[in-house]
Amino acid sequence: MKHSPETHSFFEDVFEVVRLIPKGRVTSYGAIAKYLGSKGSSRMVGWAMNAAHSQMPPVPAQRVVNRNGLLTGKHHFESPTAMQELLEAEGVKVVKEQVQDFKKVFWDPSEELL
DNA sequence: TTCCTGACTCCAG
DNA sequence: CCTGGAGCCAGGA
Repeated sequence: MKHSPETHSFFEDVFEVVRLIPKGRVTSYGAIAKYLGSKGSSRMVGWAMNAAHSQMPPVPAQRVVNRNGLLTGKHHFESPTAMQELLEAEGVKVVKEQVQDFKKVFWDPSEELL
């Protein structure tokens, strides 16, 4: 980032929204991107998650999955099972990288966060 | 500087 | 049902 001060805000906003996800709930990259006004930038949300691990306070990146409730980002955690274990510890059931009852635990910032 | 990649999603065929 | 292409944009080579 050479001349984009707004980029910093985008990443910061992503972290902030992710930290607002209630325990036991999950959301999607696209939902966050949409809430932040960059509808087509769902990939950037995932990109931001790459830096999430070093953020303070910690960012619960395990609560962000893709639009199908699939744990596509699990390989970016310390271990391949870390993401699933973290979610299950919060009450979210996961079977084979797929969040169960995804529709019920889904948390949309555009609707819930006003 | 250009080119390529990626924790995504939508739409067409 | 499955596959491919386009849009998106920050960073590294």
